[in-house]
Amino acid sequence: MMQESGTEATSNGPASQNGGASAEGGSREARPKSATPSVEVTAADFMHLQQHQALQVQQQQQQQQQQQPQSHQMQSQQNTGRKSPKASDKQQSLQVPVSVAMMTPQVITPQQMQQILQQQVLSPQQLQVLLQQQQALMLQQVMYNWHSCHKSFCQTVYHIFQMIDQVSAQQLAFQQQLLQVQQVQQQHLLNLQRQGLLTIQPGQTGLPLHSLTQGMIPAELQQLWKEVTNAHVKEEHNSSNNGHRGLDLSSPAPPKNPLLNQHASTNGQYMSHKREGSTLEEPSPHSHPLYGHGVCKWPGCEAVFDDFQSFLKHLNNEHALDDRSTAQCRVQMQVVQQLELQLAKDKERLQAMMTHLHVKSTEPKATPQPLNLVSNVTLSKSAPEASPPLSLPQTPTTPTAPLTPLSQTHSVITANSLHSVGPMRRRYSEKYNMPISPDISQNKEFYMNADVRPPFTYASLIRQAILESPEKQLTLNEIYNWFTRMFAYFRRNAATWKNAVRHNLSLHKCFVRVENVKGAVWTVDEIEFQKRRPQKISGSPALVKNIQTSLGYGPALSAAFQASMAENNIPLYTTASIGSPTLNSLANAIREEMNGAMDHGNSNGSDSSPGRSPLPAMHHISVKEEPLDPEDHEGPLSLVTTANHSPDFDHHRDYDDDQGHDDML
DNA sequence: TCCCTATTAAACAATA
DNA sequence: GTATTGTTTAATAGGG
Repeated sequence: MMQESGTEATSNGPASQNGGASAEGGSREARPKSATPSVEVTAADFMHLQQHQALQVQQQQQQQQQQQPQSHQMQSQQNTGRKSPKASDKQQSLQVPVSVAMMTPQVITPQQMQQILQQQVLSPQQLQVLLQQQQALMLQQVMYNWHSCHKSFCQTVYHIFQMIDQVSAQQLAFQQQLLQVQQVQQQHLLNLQRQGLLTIQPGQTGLPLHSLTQGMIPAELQQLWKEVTNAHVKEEHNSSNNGHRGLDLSSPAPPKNPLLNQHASTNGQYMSHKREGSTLEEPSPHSHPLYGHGVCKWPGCEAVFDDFQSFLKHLNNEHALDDRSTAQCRVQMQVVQQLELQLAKDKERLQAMMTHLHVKSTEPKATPQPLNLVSNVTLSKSAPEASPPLSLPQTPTTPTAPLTPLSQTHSVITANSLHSVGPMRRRYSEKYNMPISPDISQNKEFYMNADVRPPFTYASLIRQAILESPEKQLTLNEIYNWFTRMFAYFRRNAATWKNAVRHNLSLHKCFVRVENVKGAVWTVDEIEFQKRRPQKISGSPALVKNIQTSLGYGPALSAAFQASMAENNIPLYTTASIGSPTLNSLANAIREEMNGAMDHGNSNGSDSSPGRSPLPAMHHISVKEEPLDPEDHEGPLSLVTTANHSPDFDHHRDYDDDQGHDDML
């Protein structure tokens, strides 16, 4: 991962960069292993062409005489840079051809360049051809370098994508990984950039760019490169002078690069920077985004300082406004842009996943299911008469709209709900008296495919399974099958949860074992189930009221209650309940829906007085939270539904029974 | 802190 | 004898 040798070559000049052309038979000394081979090819190729064609450029010789080396580090770069047809334009307007010096590779030594220039045989056209050939070769090498670096980067990114696909809730971890990738990519790009500084001639900026654009945005990168080469070049540079597209200096810097422009305007006054980017904040007198823990955070620097002033001095000296710093800055900008783009894409991806899960779960049942529930006898037969919320079809006009106000409150899978993996001592369906049917219905597909533990108690799930069955009774094995069919979570650790199911069946009185000819089946005693429901929500009236509202039953229960019933339950009465043997279970389900709300309404002393209750049959439930002695329950109050269940057993009978039950309180 | 409930594990018995 | 089903007890933990 470390590619530091390339950076070291920056200060070593052409000697270190030109070497190593073993493959091409070049005479340069060996370069570091990690150094780009493009230097070797370029130097050798150039020298080869020199020997055969006696390359001469009279114009460039004149330019060479005018240019003055800015530093030892830049000297050779400038020499080679003059080989670019555009160099003449640069040197006329600037003492320091920044872009040329920045990107000029140490292909040949000054002495070699001198020889080339002295020969002056070739015409500018020939030189142009020669340069193009060299560009092609260098392009290959740069592409090779980029491929090697890009491959590593892509592997890392691919790994992150896998993580995202697995669990969208791990977005935080993904972001952490992304930061790591950012570092890796930054190193890669920085190294490439540095290599480009040493190996790419200014006239070749166009071609190497294309090699760098793999995995990037070509237009932006092209513009980036032009801006890098243009960092310190005044706007008076005219593209008509050089005629080279890669160094078209006529185009002003795009406004989306404020940092660079700020660099040009402030000329290295970092402390006065007012970074317009959101990622960079204005440094305080004793804090600097590039200074942390006594270390300079400039990419690739990591110089240690005892005090802030020393850092500032270092910053202004070592990272002043020059081509190198500009190039690094531009690369950093590109890195950030790429990461932001990638992050945006992944965020969109995550959102689409979440949306998809929600939409899918709320689609009508006609939607194809991963698990062929159509063939499932239980669901298909119980569709019109099973537990109401689960069987209610969605209105075609609002396929994604939550089924009921109740379902709006808790049925949508969210990122938080993804955290419900693992043991949950308190299921929210129990805690808040929420019915599980809407949740299971709306998130059925999610539960069926995601290995997420449903936030319901075993008792609730068992009851749901039984109520979904057409006979409202299931054998133990059928309950098992329902668990595994409906929840991916229960497709593993069978011994554990099956034991828990058996335990719950035996433990809770609400589950009644009924012997029949085929063996034993389990049914639900709804009264017992309601009795065992948890305690009311306590706390501030505001909280309770809020929960009521969220449940869809506002304080004005009379209206909201009726509306809710009209929206949700009346169709059930009209389609399946009349004369249905499962009518009592329907009433049970409705009562379950209403129970919590009514309890809440009474608990906080709201205006839901018994007399105002729009459904007296439900009212008794609201006071069933009082401790009851099951033994005092006269008669078989169990709302067990069997095939022989009387059609006359409707919710009125439930009410009568429960009313008597209330009277005992 | 106490109590209730849920979960998990385990032992045991009855039955197919 | 084995697997399944059903019952019971105990430990643990969350939450009121």
